[in-house]
Amino acid sequence: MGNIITAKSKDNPRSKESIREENELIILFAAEKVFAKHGLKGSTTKQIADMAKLPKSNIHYYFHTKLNLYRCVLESILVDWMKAADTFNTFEEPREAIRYYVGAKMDLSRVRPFGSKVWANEIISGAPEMEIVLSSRLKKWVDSCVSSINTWVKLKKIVDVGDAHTLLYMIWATTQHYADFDYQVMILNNGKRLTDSEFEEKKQEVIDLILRSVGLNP
Amino acid sequence: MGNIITAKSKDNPRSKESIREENELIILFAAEKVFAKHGLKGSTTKQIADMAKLPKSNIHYYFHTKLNLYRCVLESILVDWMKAADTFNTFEEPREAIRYYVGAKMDLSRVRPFGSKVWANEIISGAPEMEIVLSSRLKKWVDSCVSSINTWVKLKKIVDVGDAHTLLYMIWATTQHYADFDYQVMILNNGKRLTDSEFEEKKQEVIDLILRSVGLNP
DNA sequence: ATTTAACTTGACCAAATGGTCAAATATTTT
DNA sequence: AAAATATTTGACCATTTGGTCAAGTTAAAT
Repeated sequence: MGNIITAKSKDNPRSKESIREENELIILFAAEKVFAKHGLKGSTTKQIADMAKLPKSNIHYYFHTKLNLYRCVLESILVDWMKAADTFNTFEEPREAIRYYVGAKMDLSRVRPFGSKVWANEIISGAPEMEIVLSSRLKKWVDSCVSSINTWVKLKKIVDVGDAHTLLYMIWATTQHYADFDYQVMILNNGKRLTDSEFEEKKQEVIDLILRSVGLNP
Repeated sequence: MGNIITAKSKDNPRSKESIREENELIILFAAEKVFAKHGLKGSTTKQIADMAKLPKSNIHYYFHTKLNLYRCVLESILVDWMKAADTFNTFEEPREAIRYYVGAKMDLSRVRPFGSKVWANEIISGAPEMEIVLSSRLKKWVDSCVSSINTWVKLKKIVDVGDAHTLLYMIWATTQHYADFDYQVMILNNGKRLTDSEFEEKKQEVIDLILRSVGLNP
């Protein structure tokens, strides 16, 4: 019977670099899950350590403080979020831009619900750690997005929606609802989590609702 | 110079009943604010006590435990929430039902944002305290609501939206966004909180978007 | 007027928590 | 091989926290 520890530590020693890389990822993922459920103040480093199956000291070795780990989690989510945001400006026509952006946001809610929840918690509690990101990077993206929408209105490609922010908020809120409130969605789906194919249906329904809301025929 | 304490405790003694009533309300309101910002685990009874301007022991005297106080806050929010829900079934025609329900939800987000945040936190963290309420009272209301929508679809009063839940979620998510994410809304409104008249504009825009999304001309 | 019941509050406590540290182990460099 | 560097981990600690308690104050009942 071979010894697992030997196999890991002698026969196949991991490089220091890969150890750090791998452990940081394990901890980030565990932290995302715990922070999603309990928020920054409600989460304990012990919980995160247990989730990551590492001793608590190890968490502090890699990320120093809980707050720093929390910030790293938020940053890592922002990367994915910004990727989805880019899809909005990839298309000229509102029908395609909206279709792909809403689809991308729905996919993110499905694939990375914990990340969405951490962000939601952060914003709900007044964005104490992300204020700068919101008022700089996000603000800039939103401004460009708003001007796209206004152009579509001027060109009569969509109906006049008033303040373009309102449309944007509806898109964010509706798509993120499937991540942030997944528990409620499950309960109202007779206690069963949405299957992949059910989710694809809902995604299409959301896209159609939003297209119609700006006067486009899906 | 009159003595304030005397004025309160001698000249105008409050009855025991009114003392309890008043203090419970003060504490509930303070707790709602604190829980909204920090969640159940992240909030401390000291914070709530300070917010209520009462000694910590007093909080425990009236509500025994933090968890019990939290449950009371959730219950008190549910009352308002259910009142708004009733408006949906007050109207026969989809245009009026949607208009008034969405309006009522927007008003609630404006008037009681902390309550909405506490609920959001509760659902995000898996509804550990409200699971029964969700799967009984809320489920029942949603079922009746879904069948109303399905009837409208059958009578060709609105377009076929697929699963009626999707429409409902869009309404909830969009209206509650203005409470739960008010901080983000403020930052993207150039750092200024929406004025009352601005908010009325947004409310109308949301109503119009949702009416169009089901094929109704606002 | 006096007893009883309700409210108030500072002092206190056991448990939990974020974080430190030093000793042990593993890998890399020279 | 040995020195230097990086990782692992249990023991430990100061602080915070939910909750208790008993002594005091105020209102209600007799």
